[in-house]
Amino acid sequence: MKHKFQIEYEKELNPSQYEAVIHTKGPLLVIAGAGSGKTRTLTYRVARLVEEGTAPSSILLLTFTRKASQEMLKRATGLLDNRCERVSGGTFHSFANYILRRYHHRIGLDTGFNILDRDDSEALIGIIRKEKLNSPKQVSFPRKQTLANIFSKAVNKVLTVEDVVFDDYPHFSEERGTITAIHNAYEKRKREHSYLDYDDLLVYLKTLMEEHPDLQDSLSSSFEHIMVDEYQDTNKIQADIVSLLAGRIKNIMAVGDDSQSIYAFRGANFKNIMKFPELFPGTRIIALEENYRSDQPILDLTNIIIERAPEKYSKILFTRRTGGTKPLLVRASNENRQSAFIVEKIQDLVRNDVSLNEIAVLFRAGYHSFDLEIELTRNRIPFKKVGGFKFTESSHIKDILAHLKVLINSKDRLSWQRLLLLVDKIGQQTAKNIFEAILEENSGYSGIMTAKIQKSASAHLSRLKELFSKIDPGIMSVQEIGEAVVDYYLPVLREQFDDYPKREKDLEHLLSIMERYNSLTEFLTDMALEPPNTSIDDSLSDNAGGDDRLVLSTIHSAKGLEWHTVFVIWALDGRFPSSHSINNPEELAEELRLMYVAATRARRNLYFTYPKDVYDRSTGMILNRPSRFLDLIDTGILGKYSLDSYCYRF
DNA sequence: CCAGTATCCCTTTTT
DNA sequence: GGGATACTGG
Repeated sequence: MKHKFQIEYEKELNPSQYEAVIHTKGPLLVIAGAGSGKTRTLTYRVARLVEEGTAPSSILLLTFTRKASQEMLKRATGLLDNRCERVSGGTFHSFANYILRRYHHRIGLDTGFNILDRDDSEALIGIIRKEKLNSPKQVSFPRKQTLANIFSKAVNKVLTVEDVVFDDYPHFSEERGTITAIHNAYEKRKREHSYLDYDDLLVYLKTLMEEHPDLQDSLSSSFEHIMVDEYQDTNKIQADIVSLLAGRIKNIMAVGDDSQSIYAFRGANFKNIMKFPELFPGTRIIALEENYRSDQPILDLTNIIIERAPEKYSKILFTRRTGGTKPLLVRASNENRQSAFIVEKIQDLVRNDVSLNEIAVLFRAGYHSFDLEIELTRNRIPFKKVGGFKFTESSHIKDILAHLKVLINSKDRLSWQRLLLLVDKIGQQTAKNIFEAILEENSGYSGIMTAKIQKSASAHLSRLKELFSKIDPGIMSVQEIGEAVVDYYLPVLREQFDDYPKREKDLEHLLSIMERYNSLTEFLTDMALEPPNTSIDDSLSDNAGGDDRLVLSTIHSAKGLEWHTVFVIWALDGRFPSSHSINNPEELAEELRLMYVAATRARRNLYFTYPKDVYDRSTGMILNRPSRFLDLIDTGILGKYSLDSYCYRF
């Protein structure tokens, strides 16, 4: 009965954390305020379960990014021992992928299904859109991105396409018939080609369990304990999956903070977390409110920010730490002045021995940092940018990936099309003909060598044929295949892009990533599910500055992280919140939570900056007020400062 | 049927 | 101010 534990849990955790860690039977909801040691709690709980004798692989840890779960398991391993490495962990999407690859036959899926990333599914939707719009001159029909948004929202909120059109795109309601038709065709086409988009991964997993109770049973009993991190950012389907997985035993723990829910745009619903106790009767609820991250002046401000949220579990964060600096709201006369201010402050901090990687600049949207990036480069401050455009979204990387994808799935029309269009004198029609010839040949990707292709096109294909005859996935390593493709592609790259030197660096970067993989399928899956999160600039400055680099990040990508000093730029009303959301109370509330997330990243210093007199083309207004989330806050809590009264030299 | 040019649209965030 | 789409000339 008496259990001797290696770790002194009670001593190393605060009472609430401890309670959460030792509650290992039945449903548990932990409401974890920002900086309250959420990760610590999860980590210790993993260790505790393992110490209690739970088989590591029967613990399932679902997190928002795979990096987060790896990090936690690494820490748990450090805490206890390497049994913790064998804990099952990942994102909902990667977990779904794993299960579906194993049980694909149960729902009539091909083994080698391709995962469509956002761009891929938009491309497919684009093709269908073109087919369905018989009169191409039709005015004001949603473009493919918009269609993709509509479809995804419908799936994630479990609504019909028509509902979403009525709710969110009333100006397109006339077209709802065609939109639905495109959606049906899209669903059908995905089936035919063995494509799964992000949403499908979740939907198929859910259906798999619903329609096969035996399988649900064996899955739920193979996971004795389930822990879900960032529960506030799960959507309906994910919540359903969780409850299907929980099975009868319901050893399920959800951790989250309703105040930090920032993914409604992809169907997340922060009310999920409030409904958790209804879904699992008998849920023990524990709140973590002691903050170990920030100084009190920062918490005073963040408490005020979140107080303005219309709906929330109320909780007030506090710290035992004393002293600290008051957050500051800084007005600049223009964007460049804002950038110059950041640069100057950073140089100050560095002189005071704050290392660069302890400083972050956060913003609402990826492009908000463009001017700052130029200014940082001029001043030779190394930085890495997280969020915004992704490495795998740049067209040259997508080109390479297309060549690799057809090796796995020679029926991948989208990829064939992409790579064929790169060949001189081959356009839409020829590409289509060639693809169909390859299909007809039915000999995999090598069909391109043998298929009957018109003479005129054939001549230009010689280099491509040479490439595909050289590649043998049976013998060559992932990286060797990659090198062959890059070799082939370099002349195309130089022809297509003026900035090819930059892009060549990216290709090198891609090859170095490939080095880590033994299986091409695995590599391609990861590129779709867990693409490198850093943008193109990163690979450029990879060698310069080493690890000590300033962090530029979207607020979304900054979730869960913390820095000594945090700058939030573009805290300008109309930009943050964006003028788009100010008429929609729900969206506005989400923007507020986003501001809260940004502000709670800071440990010691917190600055907000905004340029004034910015023209907003969507409303035609001149923006010059600070964000409404920061405006009218007592200067005793948030200091105000204007750069205009000072003369800056450059 | 390709490729270069005109035009229109929409401006977030991510698995 | 940029990217995607539609149009048109060759």
